[in-house]
Amino acid sequence: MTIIDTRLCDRLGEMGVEEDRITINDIAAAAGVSVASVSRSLRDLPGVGLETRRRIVEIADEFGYELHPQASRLASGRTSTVGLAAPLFGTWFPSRALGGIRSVLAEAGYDLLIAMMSTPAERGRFLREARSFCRRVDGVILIDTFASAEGDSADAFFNRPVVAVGERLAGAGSIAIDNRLAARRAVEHLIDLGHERIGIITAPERADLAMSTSGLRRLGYEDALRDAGLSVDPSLAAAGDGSIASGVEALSRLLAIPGPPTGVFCMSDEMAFGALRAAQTAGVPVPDELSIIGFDDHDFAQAMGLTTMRQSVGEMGMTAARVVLALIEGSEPISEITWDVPLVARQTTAARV
Amino acid sequence: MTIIDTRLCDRLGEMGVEEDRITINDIAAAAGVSVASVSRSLRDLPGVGLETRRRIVEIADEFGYELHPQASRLASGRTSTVGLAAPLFGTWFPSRALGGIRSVLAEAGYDLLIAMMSTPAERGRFLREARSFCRRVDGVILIDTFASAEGDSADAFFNRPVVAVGERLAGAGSIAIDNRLAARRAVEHLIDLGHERIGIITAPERADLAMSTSGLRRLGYEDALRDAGLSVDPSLAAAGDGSIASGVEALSRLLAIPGPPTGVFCMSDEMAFGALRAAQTAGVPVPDELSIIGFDDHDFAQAMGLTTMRQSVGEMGMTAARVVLALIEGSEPISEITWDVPLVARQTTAARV
DNA sequence: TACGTTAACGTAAGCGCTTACTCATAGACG
DNA sequence: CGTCTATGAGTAAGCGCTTACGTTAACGTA
Repeated sequence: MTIIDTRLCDRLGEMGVEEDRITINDIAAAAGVSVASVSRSLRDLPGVGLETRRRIVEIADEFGYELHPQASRLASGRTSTVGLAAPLFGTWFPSRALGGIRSVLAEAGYDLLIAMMSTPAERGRFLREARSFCRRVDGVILIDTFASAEGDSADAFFNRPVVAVGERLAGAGSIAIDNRLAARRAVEHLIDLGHERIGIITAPERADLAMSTSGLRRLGYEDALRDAGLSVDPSLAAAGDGSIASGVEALSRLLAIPGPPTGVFCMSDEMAFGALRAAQTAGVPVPDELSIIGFDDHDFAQAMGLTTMRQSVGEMGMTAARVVLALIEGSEPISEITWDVPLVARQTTAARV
Repeated sequence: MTIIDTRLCDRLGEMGVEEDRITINDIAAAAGVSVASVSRSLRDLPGVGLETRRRIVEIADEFGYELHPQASRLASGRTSTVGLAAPLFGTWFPSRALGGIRSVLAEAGYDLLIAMMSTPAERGRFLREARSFCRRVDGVILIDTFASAEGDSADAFFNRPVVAVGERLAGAGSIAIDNRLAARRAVEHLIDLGHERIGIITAPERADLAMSTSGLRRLGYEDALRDAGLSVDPSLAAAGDGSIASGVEALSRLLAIPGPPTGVFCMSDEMAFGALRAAQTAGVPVPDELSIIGFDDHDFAQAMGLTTMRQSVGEMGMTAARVVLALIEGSEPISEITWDVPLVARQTTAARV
């Protein structure tokens, strides 16, 4: 048959070896052992003597041989792949997390399969195709999917272990921060600086305050005020949508009210960037007349001199990856890992004059 | 064994059907045809009669059956996966491109495998493991890998079709912009506004100007000046590294020279953001006394009111994905697709007073 | 010495598809 | 009408691994 001839030809042609065509059988033959031993040796499984194993590994190296991933996957039923579902990859949070996740998985020899859900349409599609997604994957990491908010649970993932970062999901592990506490610390920072009229620029909240990131941050803001004996003045709250533009607008509104705030807590750095810009436009010097504190420690925060609360997203991603891997290997489910959110004081906050 | 019992339990529990266990054989049996016909029907291959095909598809739908990807991959030798190699995913350009790529691939039923090369160490690792990467993939997309700069060629990818976005690589297709022309247009915009002392904030260049993005942009800057009869004054060039911080610093230097520029072209928006900040700090009003134009149309550019040259990275990614897919299906190699880079005039440039 | 253990290996049956090849059947054509 | 060609469909041999199970030999232990 032609095919066989071609193969033969290739083999002979390229120094006698067409690497792509080497199989576990060839290695077994070369080492004078069975394919089972090769398979076990190459995967560090027990059941092979020390000397035999050494020889097998050596020969495989020599041939530049690696197990064929597709074949392994079919035969073992494992995919050696972790799925990542997140809304928007042009966006800071998931992109950063992706970096951390990717590096841990690479280390462990796992592939990463990405599902994006930027638009509602894509989100619907994802849910529809969840089964197909899960089939390709041994475990799932969720970022900002709001899955919980819609009453989904980890059951939707067809028995694959699930870990959510930045959100909670019934039946899934979660890597999160204490949003309420972190927000409270941010506001306390302003209070410590002597501010008494402290505004807040909010991100969209869900009905159930205690379940959403922004809801919790708002509660933390109120906690801090109340503890300091300050009143919670609704006119000091301006709603944004998370974007820079909305931050511009929100701060403009706050500056326009009678008795404007001297300090503002923004639920995200991006909105804080907008606020900074609005302050500049309005001729209000920061931090001299207005202190602004953000939340995230976005890549740009340092360059912008923004005081903020640092979310170590990359590390959270790494942890999430380690946790799914552990779950895949069969370790006990974790419920929640809470990450610390330190204050990073820079140049946008100062003592009230 | 417990495991089996559990499974059995599941089966019985969930309406008698554990979907995961359905194979092509079951569908074939249910439809009263051979597995070959099912396989062909489900993949829209010829060789099945209209009526038969309809029935098969209907039954598969009913069972919620889909071909087992791992098995298909092993049997066909195709991976239905495209590889993406890029340096940094926390970063604007690749993240944006990723979005476009991902959406096109999803549409085509392809998976995406990501390789990151943020650090030199990771880059080395990638090259070392290139063979392993390529085995998992039918085609490769390269972003900002500088592969070409190091004398690599598409040969390094083991016969998989390769397309590079934003760079050129021997033997690979490429989706790019005309950096020289775009830079020239940016500077012409400043010239049209009456500026004569026009500075430039550069990104790191390679030895061979004509081969690197920044080199080409610098040439475009010089083209524009010369064409307008303006001299190229080296003291008006400040080197940055692409970061906001370096933009701050670079503009500060330019403002400090005798006869500072009234217009500045920044090779990237991020550096332009830094420049904006530096101008503000220095008390130089933009655009009244200083015009700044960037390059990229970064997500933040609009909110910051930055005039810039728009790179449609998402669309370039989509195109790259379409091109690899076409190459995978066997279409003729393309050499290069050049993307338009329109000027987006916003509020950081104005006529010289 | 006989028997039970344990560890090292080998055997071979899959895993769930794809596809080359074979076989009917049915027009088309002279 | 017989022959040729096209088309629909089926058969079965893989694809390159994994792993349950079987075998063998070595080593106690009673």
